[in-house]
Amino acid sequence: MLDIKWMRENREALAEAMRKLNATDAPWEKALELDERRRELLAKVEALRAERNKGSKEIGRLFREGKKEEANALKARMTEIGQELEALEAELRQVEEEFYDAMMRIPNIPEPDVPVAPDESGNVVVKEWGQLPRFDFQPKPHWDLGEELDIIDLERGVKLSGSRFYILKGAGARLQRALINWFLDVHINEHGYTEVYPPFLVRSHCMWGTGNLPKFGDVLYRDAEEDYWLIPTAEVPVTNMYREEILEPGSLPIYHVAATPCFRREKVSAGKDVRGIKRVHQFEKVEMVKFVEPHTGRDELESLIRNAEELLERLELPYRRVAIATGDLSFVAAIKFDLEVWAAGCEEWLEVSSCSLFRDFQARRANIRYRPEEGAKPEYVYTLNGSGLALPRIIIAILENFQQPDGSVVVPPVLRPYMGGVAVIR
RNA sequence: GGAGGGAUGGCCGAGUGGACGAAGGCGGUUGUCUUGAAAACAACUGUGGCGCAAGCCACCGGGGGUUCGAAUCCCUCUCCCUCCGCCA
Repeated sequence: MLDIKWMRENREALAEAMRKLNATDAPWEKALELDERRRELLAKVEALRAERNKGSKEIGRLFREGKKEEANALKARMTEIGQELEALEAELRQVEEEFYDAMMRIPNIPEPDVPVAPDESGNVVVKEWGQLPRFDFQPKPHWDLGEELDIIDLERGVKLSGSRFYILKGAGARLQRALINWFLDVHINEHGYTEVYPPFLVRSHCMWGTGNLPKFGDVLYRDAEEDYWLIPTAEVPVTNMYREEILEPGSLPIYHVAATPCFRREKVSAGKDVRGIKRVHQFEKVEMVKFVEPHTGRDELESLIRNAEELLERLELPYRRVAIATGDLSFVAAIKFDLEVWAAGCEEWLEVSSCSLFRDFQARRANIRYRPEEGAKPEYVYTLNGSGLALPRIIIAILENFQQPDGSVVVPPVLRPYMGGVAVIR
């Protein structure tokens, strides 16, 4: 959510930002109109309430003094004010509801250095690392490798749960577990993160807090009877950990990391990305979430990205860092960089991390504040997050990049201690 | 799932429909005293909204209602506790 005061005072900048985002449906003009109407009504309502409060006190005093007649006369007048108030309050409630709803549908303002373009065609590769693997044989896609090695069972996954579900088996399941443990250990031991194990089902207010609702409810799974939503990423529960809180001076920055399953409806056109395990309804992801002081936001973003890149480098997986253009920015992000890893079998760059700075956009929605120093006024924190990293796409990259002519796959050296010393999956 | 009891400021805890934004205590900050500290004493000590300001308004778990007026009465939701049942 944006700061309505800022919106009032920077109408031009706001309009410009919405143009850059190509956010033609963002109801920012409506929000400003409603805000004006809201304040008008609020002034009237509060004046009436003040009058009524005064009158009610007076009635109490008159009764105590036994001036019953005067009290009753005043009571009659207060009844009138009450009726007037009731009408105005109803109108105010209505306007506030519409105002709030509009505010929740206005996307974040992009940082000044985000590439301006109407869609993803404007995304810019800002960094490339590593050599793409070369083979003197025809490299296979992971769905073939996985089946031949008997470590990915697509057919039975579909039998259980339908399209876009899969089963990892044997060394495949263990490889995933090794990756998760190694990711977590690096972030905990070397990058200063504290591990958390959050709920995978959350109340809708959490989804509003991180900005998944109201606009993206159609990609979420939810309980049919109760207000429980399956998390599409650990960002949701972990960011909302501190909702409605004022963090004590000295508690920032907070770094959390969590490994959780992620559930997404992925309502993409049937037939797109159906083969293999690239786009699925359930996957594991290690997510880093930061709560920081505003002036450190950009530095914290860079170090967050590095925390993810380092994993790819140590896995020896070639990747590129992509600056996301304004038109492709997610609703809540002020700036976002994706990390894409090369998969030699399907010859594709796979998104395995998405690192974003939200400034105070999520903090306003979830009401997460901190006190800069003892006795100071609370301020909104800045939140950031990024995958470090997403599975099973890393498995795809490992299988496809480290495959050998005989169909076996070399395990990246850093993972071997987590694989019981296994160096080759065959 | 069944039965009952709760939710009040940073914490503990009082609160009869009218002087309650809320007693009292603890904690915290500042001041007086002191060479310094402690003690004692005093003042201050929540969040947000509107407004240039004075100030006004809202908030006693959330929402709704009754009333001239609600922390207090009614309805409803959420959460917590105790006991029973079930369970990894």
